[in-house]
Amino acid sequence: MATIKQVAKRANVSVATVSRVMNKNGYVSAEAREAVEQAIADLNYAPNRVARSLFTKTSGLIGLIMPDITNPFFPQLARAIEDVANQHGYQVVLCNTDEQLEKEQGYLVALQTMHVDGLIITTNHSDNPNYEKLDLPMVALDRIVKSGIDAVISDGYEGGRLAADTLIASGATRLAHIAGPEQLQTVKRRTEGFVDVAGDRLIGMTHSNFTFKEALTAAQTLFDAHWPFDGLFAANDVIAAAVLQEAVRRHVRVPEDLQVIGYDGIELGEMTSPPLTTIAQPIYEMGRLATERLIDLIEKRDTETKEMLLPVTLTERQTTRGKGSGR
Amino acid sequence: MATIKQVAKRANVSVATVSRVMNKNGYVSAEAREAVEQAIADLNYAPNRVARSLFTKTSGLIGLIMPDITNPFFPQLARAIEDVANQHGYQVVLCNTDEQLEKEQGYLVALQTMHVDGLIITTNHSDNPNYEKLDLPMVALDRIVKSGIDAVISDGYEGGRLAADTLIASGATRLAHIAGPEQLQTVKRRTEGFVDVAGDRLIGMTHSNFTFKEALTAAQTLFDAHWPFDGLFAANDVIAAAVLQEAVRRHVRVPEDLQVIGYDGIELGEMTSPPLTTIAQPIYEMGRLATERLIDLIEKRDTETKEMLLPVTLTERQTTRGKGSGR
DNA sequence: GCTTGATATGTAACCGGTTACACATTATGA
DNA sequence: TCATAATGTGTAACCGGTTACATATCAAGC
Repeated sequence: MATIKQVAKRANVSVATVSRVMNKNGYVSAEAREAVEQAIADLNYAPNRVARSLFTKTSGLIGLIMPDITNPFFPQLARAIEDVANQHGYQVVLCNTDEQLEKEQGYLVALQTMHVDGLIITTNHSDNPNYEKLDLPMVALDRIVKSGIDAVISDGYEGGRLAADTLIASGATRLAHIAGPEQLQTVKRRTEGFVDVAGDRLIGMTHSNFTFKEALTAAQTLFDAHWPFDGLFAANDVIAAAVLQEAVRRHVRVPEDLQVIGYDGIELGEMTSPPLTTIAQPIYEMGRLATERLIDLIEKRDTETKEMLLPVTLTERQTTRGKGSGR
Repeated sequence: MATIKQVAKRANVSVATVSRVMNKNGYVSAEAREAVEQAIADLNYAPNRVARSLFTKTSGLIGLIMPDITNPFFPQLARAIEDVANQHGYQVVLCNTDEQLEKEQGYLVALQTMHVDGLIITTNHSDNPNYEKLDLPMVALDRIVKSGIDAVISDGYEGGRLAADTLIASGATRLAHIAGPEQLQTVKRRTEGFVDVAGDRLIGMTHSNFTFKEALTAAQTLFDAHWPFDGLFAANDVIAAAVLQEAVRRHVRVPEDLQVIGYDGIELGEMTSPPLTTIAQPIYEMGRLATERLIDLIEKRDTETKEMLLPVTLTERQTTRGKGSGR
């Protein structure tokens, strides 16, 4: 790797001049510029970002803190984030915390000592005090933070309502629900919206985390305790997929006997049999927005937004019967 | 953030001494060590990794180059890689190339200028000349590279054979296959193994890439052109899921009328209805191995392995009928 | 008592950039 | 014509670590 000194020597100028043409600032004569550009081309020079970092105290790195990239909701988010970051010349450092505070703490010091320029936090654990004292640009994604940290989330409450409305509109009268982990604010709202609209049509409910295995157990519990019901809303698509599988096993026909709606809009929903009707969050969009917001923060373009609540939409596939069909 | 100078001043020693206690090398008296440790604790000092990088020319960063984290095969790999990296004090930088050479090239210079210590390449595109002239420790994962680059792959050929054996053993006589993208060596081998064992029992075959949408089209094509068949091997689990969905739509019963086997062993296979029988690669293990190998390379512990071929196993779920059942 | 090696510590150069500052030189305008 | 501003370029300090080297002390060995 060539250094700036070598370039300077070859172009017969000082390192300052080379730096000036690289960064397009300061005065540089046409001849000098040309000589430098030639030398850069000849030597295939690319400035050492570590050296630059040391002086400028910026690294071009964004830390991405998520619970587990293996959870199918996160890859799309990660992809969106990485895309936007890359478009703006940033790289992203991936961190899986498993929601463990110590791991999170470890990543935080690592990221800080390597001078990441900002953080995107998709950890759902509420109120980690680590963040607030961090003094780094950051935005929370699919997560709510108490203090004044920017957040991008989807409208879970409306999503829950929409799920109930949809089920009811297509004839469901006995509703069931599998809620997500209780400590997740954003997920709780889905349940609240659903419950509010369902009213006393809600005849059964249980909880599950977001692993397929546990969701399957929850589905079984629900069927055992509350069957029959004709409309079910799951707190996310993984849980919905588990319900679908359990329904097949019990020879419950979907959507004829039971309509199912998930939440998230991940690709998994297209792959189930039948394909899953779901409340879709604009996942990629959320990642994009969060990252653009973060980069604005990093580069001090202070748009004053504080919390972005994105609308969800109904993606109607084949686990619901469509409006009016049941009336 | 405190600097080494501040620590030195507070401990009444020179920066060299502080550096010595941080790195546990050179001679340091017990008193000096204690004073320094106290100062470090007082100031909450953590060394600036950028500064250290500049001198040592190591960054503690590993570049992870993959086609698309959104493809459900990759998150588990990424997770394994990140886990192992983290255990050894490395961070990982995520890059999605979409198999585009220019994007790849862009990432490569970015990663190089930030002095990543090594690369893990899961891009399936063969023979990118960019890598060979790179002079960085690297290992290919699920990918075969011509030159002397280490590789970790699973035994696709045996996997293909195993799929055929399994299908035949449980009574299938008319076999079909959906192969993956032609340019992927590792995927091609699956087809070769399957074809070799199937012999003239193979009555129909088509191709697809790894998107669900295209897989669905391929499945339709296959059904239209070659139905009936009673055993199908798909080049990966996403394609198998598409086949399952298409089978449901055509009222083909799985596994009674048609047995299906996928390849990969991703979690998706548990979530389909019925759950998918598949040839499982040890995905996490592959990621772990590749990363450990890379770190050995980086830290100059030269274990001479060159290509690691991992065995695959049959994960029998409910899209096959089990041995002997069809006889 | 003197040599020698182990122990202990500080000074300063170095890594490869950026930029403040000094010092030209060349317009520009009154 | 001369003051002033705009333009062009180099030197050296600086970012925060690491480490070669110089120097000093002390104990062991003869």
